[in-house]
Amino acid sequence: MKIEDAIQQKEFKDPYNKLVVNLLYTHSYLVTAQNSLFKPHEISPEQYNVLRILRGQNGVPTTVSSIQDRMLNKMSNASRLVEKLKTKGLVKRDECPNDRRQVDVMITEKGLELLSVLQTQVENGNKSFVHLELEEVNQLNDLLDKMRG
Amino acid sequence: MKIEDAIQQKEFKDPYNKLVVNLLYTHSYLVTAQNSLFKPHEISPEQYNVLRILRGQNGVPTTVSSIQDRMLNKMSNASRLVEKLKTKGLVKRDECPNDRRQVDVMITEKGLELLSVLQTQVENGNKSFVHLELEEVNQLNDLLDKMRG
DNA sequence: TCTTAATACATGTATATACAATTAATGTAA
DNA sequence: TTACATTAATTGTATATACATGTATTAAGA
Repeated sequence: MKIEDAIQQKEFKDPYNKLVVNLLYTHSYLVTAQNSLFKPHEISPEQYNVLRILRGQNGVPTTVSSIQDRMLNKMSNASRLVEKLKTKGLVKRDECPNDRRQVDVMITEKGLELLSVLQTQVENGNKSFVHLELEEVNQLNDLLDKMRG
Repeated sequence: MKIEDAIQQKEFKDPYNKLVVNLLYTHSYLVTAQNSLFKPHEISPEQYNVLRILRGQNGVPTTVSSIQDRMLNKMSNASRLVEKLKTKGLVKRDECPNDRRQVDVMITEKGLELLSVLQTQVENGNKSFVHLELEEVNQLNDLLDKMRG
């Protein structure tokens, strides 16, 4: 479905402005689809992202600011996400001995278990949301990278 | 900058999963850039979007659900956005005489004035955020349309 | 007509974002 | 060492999203 039909707007200033709207709309499409995967596990996409980052550490503790740097949305609030995850017992948080301003964040066994269950579903889901051939997916990835300059 | 470097993740399950992450990240890039345009006018991108939809009506009143249908994010809450815009005097809202469940929403003169000031800035801004040639922009638009299926 | 379903909108709650401000710890220079 | 700046994290406020629920009005069927 063309973006013109999806939002009932016939004309755009130019293809550049149409692209911005198209990206915003496609993002909404994706997030809505993804939410249906996360809903049953009572975890948000952002919290899932934090867990994935922590697992990537292979047991090495990470600080909050390091998590923040690696999140998809740089401005999101890693501190509060970590707090939520701790309440659920999915991560633990300790004062960092070297620098008492920092905290060491680590994923727990429970967190790892949830992650392994979720991961397969998310990966299969993501693939099914994208109605493109492999060649087109690669093209799209390249164009997005270039677009950001 | 490639998405792998941007979020410090070397590998992805497959190009499809990489694309999902790339879209989420690119969306964040865009929204952050756009916010800087809206900030000085004390209006949110969503509120701007509602004003644009109302202006497109050329003076014909619109219902809340009709606005909702045409928003970029279908699930956003048009009712509360209209309320915010009314507080600012940018729209007016009257009971619909035909069907008292509905409300007629219209953009005001003040709303039209703000919109005309903003529009040029947003259009120029959008163009400057997209570091692509015209040909590539068209390609990207087509791929996004096809991706959603 | 009476009852029930559907519609349009508003409201409530939890979560997330954007940005500013605060607090505590550390680093640096006079 | 003191004074000041920087850093890491948390907290506060306003806005938006996602989803469920509530309320009033209209439509539809027995």
